[in-house]
Parts: sequence; structure tokens; C-alpha cells
Amino acid sequence: MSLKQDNRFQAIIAHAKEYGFVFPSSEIYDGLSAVYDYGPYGSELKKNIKDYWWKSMTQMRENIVGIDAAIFMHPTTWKASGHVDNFSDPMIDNKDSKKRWRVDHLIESYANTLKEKGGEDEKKAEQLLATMDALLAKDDFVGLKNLIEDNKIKGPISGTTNWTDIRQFNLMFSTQLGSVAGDAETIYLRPETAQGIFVNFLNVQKTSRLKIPFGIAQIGKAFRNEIVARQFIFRMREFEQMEMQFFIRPGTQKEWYEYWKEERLKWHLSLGIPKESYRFHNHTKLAHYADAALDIEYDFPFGFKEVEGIHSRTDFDLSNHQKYSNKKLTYFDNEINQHYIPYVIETSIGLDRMFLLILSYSYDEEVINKEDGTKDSRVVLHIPEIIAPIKLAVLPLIKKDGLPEIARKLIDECKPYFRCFYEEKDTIGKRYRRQDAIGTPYCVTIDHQTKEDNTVTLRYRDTMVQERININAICEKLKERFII
RNA sequence: GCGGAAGUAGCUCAUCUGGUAGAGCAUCAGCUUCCCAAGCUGAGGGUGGCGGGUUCGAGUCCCGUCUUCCGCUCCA
Repeated sequence: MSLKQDNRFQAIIAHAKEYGFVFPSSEIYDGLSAVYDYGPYGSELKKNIKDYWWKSMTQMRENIVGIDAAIFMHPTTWKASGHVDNFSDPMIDNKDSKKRWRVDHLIESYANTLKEKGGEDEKKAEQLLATMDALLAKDDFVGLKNLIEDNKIKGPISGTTNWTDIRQFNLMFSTQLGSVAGDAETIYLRPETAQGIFVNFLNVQKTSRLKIPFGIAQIGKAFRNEIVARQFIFRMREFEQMEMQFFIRPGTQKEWYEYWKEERLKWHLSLGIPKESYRFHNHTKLAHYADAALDIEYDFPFGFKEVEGIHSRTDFDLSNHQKYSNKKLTYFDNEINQHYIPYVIETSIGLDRMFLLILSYSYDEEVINKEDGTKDSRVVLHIPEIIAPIKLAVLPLIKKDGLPEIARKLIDECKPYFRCFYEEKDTIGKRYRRQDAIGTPYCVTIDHQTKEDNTVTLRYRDTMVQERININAICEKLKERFII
């Protein structure tokens, strides 16, 4: 990361706090690590991003419907999804290299080196793995550590056997359901929203009378106990996902995967963000549920990073839920006269990451050449106007002579359609700058001439160009532009 | 989680080797009546991240802790 990019990221974080977009959570108590709150303009922007996504995925498509599932789910859900088995791994740290390893990976790689030697060592390796599996099944961490020490397994980096104790890291947050301590059942805060869709698959399909291919969309919070959560709102422990699971006939997953890959990129580009800022990253190492997966990456100030994932999830989730629940989760396809468990293509975008993407894209420190030859500067957020927190600021040039009254009247006319802002304090230039800093795309200034001929100045955020137009045309002209 | 750095007003920072905390900007009120920040007057705002220790006395020295940033690690 270059110094310049680093500074830019710091500036964006500071700007987000100063102008009421994002605050550290519980800040008066020193904050809570990797948890953030959205302020007045932030919550407005976040809501607009949600609406923009929701409309494009549901309202604009006949075959996708939405749901809003609970964060708490039956504990067996997470056994079926693979989260319990795959994401609660015992880990061990090498004190010299300061590197952390998954215990099973460490022992397996040692066993592999033994196997390559052949002969006696090959047998020893198999025995080692068998012992390891037995210990893992019992969660016997002391036994596992002894196993590592007895075999003198070395850290691949340091080459030493100076190990910490083995500790369990679980990605899922747990809590107790039921107020009576003894009867309480451990349940988890969902680590992804997808499972709420899968367990409701038949409910939704039947009540909405949907035919494959169809999709179910959902926006909601998910929780992951990341070992290291950092980079502002990019990786948080509590975050919000916008995802859609698209149910298809088995065997058609390749074409639908390609379809959604392109559709989702189009959505990003529709906000006016340049194509060069995006790239696809194909996964070579696939997750336990996927047969193909890619990330849509954005060029953040700290490099290209994932903002959205497209995953071909096969029938992994529905099959497993069928297995664990003993409920049939098949679909009858009239066209081919067959029952089957549908395959799934998932599109999953991090709402908070999208928010950060918009800030990163929008934030700009401009130098302006003034008419008198001197230089000036401004900080401006070029937020795509359709998702801007405030759409229009109405500013009386001075706060008397009846100008405020005219301004209020214009706001009353516009506010049913889009968010407006009124301000009469400070010089007009200063007020323009404040609106630039929160990304307001349009400002209208009421002056004395307004009283004579009903015209006002309409000022554009990005170009700073001003034009004189009739006050009665403002609302009509703008409201069309802000329909999400 | 490990290592490094930092934490003083909303923001940016100052306070020489320990001696009762200061500026600019911002905010608010008033004046000015202005079409692209930085005009005038006044006001509010800090138990120096938090806790403990050393000292007659700690923002300043020591320990702990929390948070943030950087590097490593993790990221279905």
C-alpha cells in the first residue's frame, strides 16, 4: 500500500466520522473492536443502497421474491450447512515464527512427508493420522498437543517445536435460548443469511407458486467471530448481507453461473462506477459447498478486495437439510416430469462493503482554480445521485426579505418525493461546501430575483455549474431522477 | 492472536528536562446581506483513553488495560 493510498483511506475514515456517516460503536466506552454504527447520513446512504439492490433483484424481476428470516435458527441448521464441522477448528501457534496453524493441517502435512519416504515411515504416517482422527473426535486438545510434541513436528517456518497450547476457534457466536439456565439450549447467531432461504425453500416456492428457475432474495445481518477484524467497516463481526439464491434445474448451473456473474457486474456499473475499478477473481480452492465460485473485486484504497461473491452451491445445502430434517425438499418439474433437489446459484454482496465501496469511489479532494487566479480546494463525495443521502439543499441567499419562506415552500413541495435539506447559516459558498462534503447532488439558491421572476439558481455538485431555472420546474425536474 | 506505533477540546496539534492545559479550525448566538470555504463580536466545550503505582506534586516517569493504525496471521 503506498503512502498516498494509505492517507486516502485514513481521510475517508475520518470524513465518514466527521460528517455523520460511520461512528465506532459504543465510542464513549472506548468503542468495541471491529463494530461500527451508522450515523444520520450513513444510515440514509445504507438504506438507499439496500433499496437500490432490492428493487433491481425483486421488483424488476418476476421470478425473484424476498423474505426476511430470523437471525436465530434451529441449531441443526448449522450442522447441515457444514458450519459446525468446518469452522470450529483447533489451532496452534508456533511461538518462534508467530505463525498459527490448523492442528489437522499441521499433522497431515507432517504425515505426508513421512509417506513420501515410504517403508516403515508410511505405516507410521497412517497410524499417526488414525490417532489424530480419534483425538479430534474427542476434542482431546492435550492429547493432540502431546501427539505433536511426541512426533517432534516442527513449525514449517521456524523449524522449531516451540508450540503454544491448542485452542479452539469458533467462527459462530453462540447464546442461550430459554431463560431457565438448566434447560437452555445453545443456539448460534447466523454466520450467513443463506440458510434462512434454504430452510424456507418449500414454503416460499409453494406460497408464491414459483416455477424453476426462480430466486429468493434477502437482506439481513450475519455474525462472524473473526480472529482479526479490521480495515474499518470492510471486515466486521456484525455485518449485513444482501443475497439471492437462485434455484435451477441440475445440470444448468454453468449457464446460470455465467448469467448472474454478468448481471451482477451490470448492477455495479449501473451506478456509474467505472469498469476498470472491478475485476473477477475465480476461486481455485473451493468452499465445501461449491462447484464454482468467484469474487467480484473492487479496487479499494487498500487494493482489490472482494465486495460480492457468486457461488455455484450445487444441491449441497438443500440435500443436507433434507438429510438432517427428514423432510423432502424436492421440486417437481412439469416440463421434464421429474422430481429433483434444485441446484443453486448464489449472489451474495456485503452491504457494508458496498457502502465502503461507494465512499471510496466518491471521496475526492479537489483543487479549484478561482476566477481571481487564486486556488481553492474542496472535499466532495461524488455519490451516485440515486443513492445520495440528501438529494437537494435549498438555501436562501440571505435569511430575511421573505427568502426563507420561499425556500420552505419549495422544500414542502419536494419532500414527499426525496430528501431535502434547509440551511440559512453562513455564506452561500460555505453552505455549498458542506453539501459537497455529504454528497448532495443539487443545491437551489433563492435570491431577490426569485421574488421578481420566480427563478432560482440550481447548482450541480460535480461540475459546480449553476443555471437559472424557474422555481416551479425544480420538483418536476428532479423527482424523476430519484426513483430507485 | 503475535510484533511495532499512537491515544491531550468535534478536528489538527502545542505544552523545554514532572510544578494547577493552550492555539487554529469547527460548533452555537449576534452583527454583516454576501452566488462557491477561511469578515466582525461574544459564548460553550478538556477530572490529558481508563485503572493503578512512584512523587510534596504526573498529560509528562513506571506497570496494567482498552481502543485505533501498520506488518504478519485468518477470511467458508
